Amino acid sequence: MNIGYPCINRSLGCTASHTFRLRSYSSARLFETVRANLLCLRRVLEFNRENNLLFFRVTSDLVPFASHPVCADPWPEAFAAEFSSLGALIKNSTMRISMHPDQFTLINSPDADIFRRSAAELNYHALVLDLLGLDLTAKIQIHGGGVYGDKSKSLDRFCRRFERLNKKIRRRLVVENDDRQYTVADCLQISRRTGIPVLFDSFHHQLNSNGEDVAGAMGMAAATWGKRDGPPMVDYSSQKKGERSGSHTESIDLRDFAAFITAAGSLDFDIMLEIKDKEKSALLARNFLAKVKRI
DNA sequence: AGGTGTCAAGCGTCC
DNA sequence: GGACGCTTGACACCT
Repeated sequence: MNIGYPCINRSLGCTASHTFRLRSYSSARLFETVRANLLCLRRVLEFNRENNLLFFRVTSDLVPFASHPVCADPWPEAFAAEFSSLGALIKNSTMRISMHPDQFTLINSPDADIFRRSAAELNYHALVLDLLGLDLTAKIQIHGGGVYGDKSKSLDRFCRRFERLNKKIRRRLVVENDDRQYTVADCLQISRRTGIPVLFDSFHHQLNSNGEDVAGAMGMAAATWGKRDGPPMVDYSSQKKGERSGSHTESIDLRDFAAFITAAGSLDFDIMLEIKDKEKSALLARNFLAKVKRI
């Protein structure tokens, strides 16, 4: 089992998600920003390797405006060597990578233009993973999308639109249950019809499910991951006390985490901790799992 | 230097 | 029909 955290490391004093305003776009600004982001990404990956945190989500902001029409600059060529070198670092340390486009990426929108923009955004994500030279265990996770007043029709549209995506996207795409609309059962339907794996999100399942227990839902999601996809990926978080339902906890609640690990039983998976203090909680989780001999 | 309004993108919910 | 939240985090302009 690998432990991971998303996008940002809070103890290094750099971030790989520097961006700028659209109106400040220039080739120079783009290259300067991407260069700085990749330098920071290297530091974060080195930190992860040294601390045995072998699962990491790369930020979608690595290349600002990458899928926007304004960006005609040849960043993939300009940074090919740097990407390849980062990829070697990842592979040599047996690290696993995921990416998670934000809520604007919706392949099931009835609006053809939103689909077109979403496909462009997914192309960018697949390109980053390809430039890193990673195998198909590196995944891109998205949600089911909007319901648009009819979930079954919208779920159909997801599956039809999926077929129109580039193969480089299709082979890396996984679908994750969300906290309000598409449950694990909905995602399993998508999986049956498209062949893509289901990424189980424990916190979303708590908030939005069809009543399945954690072990059952997780087991069904895990069964959708093929050999070439690698071990199932799982997102974990817990409720921030005294906040609106669905808001992520500031720091890991080890009692809740222990209960989750127990519920998961003997299943093998990689776990992403969606917790605000990032690597700090990931280190606590790593220590806990070392004690109970799961890693 | 520090404070704060705003940012490419969309959905659903609440008012 | 408009504001708001969503892992908001980070920029960019203001004082």
